[in-house]
Amino acid sequence: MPAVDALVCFALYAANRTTTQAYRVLLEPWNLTYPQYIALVTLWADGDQTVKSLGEALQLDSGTLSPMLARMEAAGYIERSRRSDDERVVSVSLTTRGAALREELAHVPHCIAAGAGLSDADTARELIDALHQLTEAMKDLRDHPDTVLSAVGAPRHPA
Amino acid sequence: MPAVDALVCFALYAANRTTTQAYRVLLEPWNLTYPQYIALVTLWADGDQTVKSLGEALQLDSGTLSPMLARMEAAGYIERSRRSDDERVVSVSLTTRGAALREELAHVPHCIAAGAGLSDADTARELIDALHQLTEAMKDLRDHPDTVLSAVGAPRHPA
DNA sequence: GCCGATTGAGTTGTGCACAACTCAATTGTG
DNA sequence: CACAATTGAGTTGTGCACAACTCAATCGGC
Repeated sequence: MPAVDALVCFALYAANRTTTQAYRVLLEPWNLTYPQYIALVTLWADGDQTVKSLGEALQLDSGTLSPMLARMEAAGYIERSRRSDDERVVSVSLTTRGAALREELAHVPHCIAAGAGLSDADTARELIDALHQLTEAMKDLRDHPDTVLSAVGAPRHPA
Repeated sequence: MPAVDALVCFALYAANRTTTQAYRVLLEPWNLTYPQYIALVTLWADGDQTVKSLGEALQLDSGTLSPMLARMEAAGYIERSRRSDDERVVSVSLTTRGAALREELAHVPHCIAAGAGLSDADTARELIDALHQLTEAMKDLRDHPDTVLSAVGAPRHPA
């Protein structure tokens, strides 16, 4: 067994990439990527978004979203427009085509759920909770590394 | 709560990125990225690798590894050399500097473990197992999408 | 030994992520 | 009102991922 297989982080890294690959196969006929798909999910469920609100939902910044939304607009799935009452804000909305994808892609979550081997909703919920907990813990470490570093007695710099 | 927060895939996606961000903070003083770090972990634990064996361990192909290993070689952490008995094979080995990092970076797994909030080794083991299981299930879906698609009664193409 | 098939690594092109930056629009304060 | 600070989106540059490709080295069957 490779050494990295004992690490939580690697299990996470590998699971994430493999899941993205499974989505790629399912979404490829629509020329959609996984990040584009979750942007659509947000638009379907919560309606029009701004780049900022979409960024908060997906935890992505404009550096990632701007070019991605441009591609989705070029594909005809969404439209972007400056808000007249605040020209800084760009409103992102579904086109008719983009809204229609909701039906066309209805099988995707079913496929993932059926394929995931998560026996029931409770098991899925438990995994989601564990991952959320880990995410929050890692945010803490990311934002306050010095606390943990000094607790472990490690230097903040290379030798 | 954003719509995507109910999805296992998004919890995975978010947790993975946040974990990578935590590693970024810890590894930044050495100009290492997380993928580079796990490559080093493999070299430290299992010794010299070929590009192929490293790819199997990390589940990455040469398209990802070749440029990454080139950067690590430029940084002085590893060396690459064609094998004389089979010129197709490139052997990847640690430089003295790269081997020394094992000590210098010994605090990293401790930081992650301390920060992760995984109360004990058993909890971590359970999460790793759940993620491995999910990974295998997603590999299956990725490689045989038609089985699941027809079970769900979904078309294989856009409308 | 010859030659088609396979293997291992690298290259090219696309799409995230993300840091660091720019810039215009807006807000807050005096 | 003036104007410094903030906000929201976009741009630039770097580094994964990954598909699709090239190419040389090796292997297998004959």
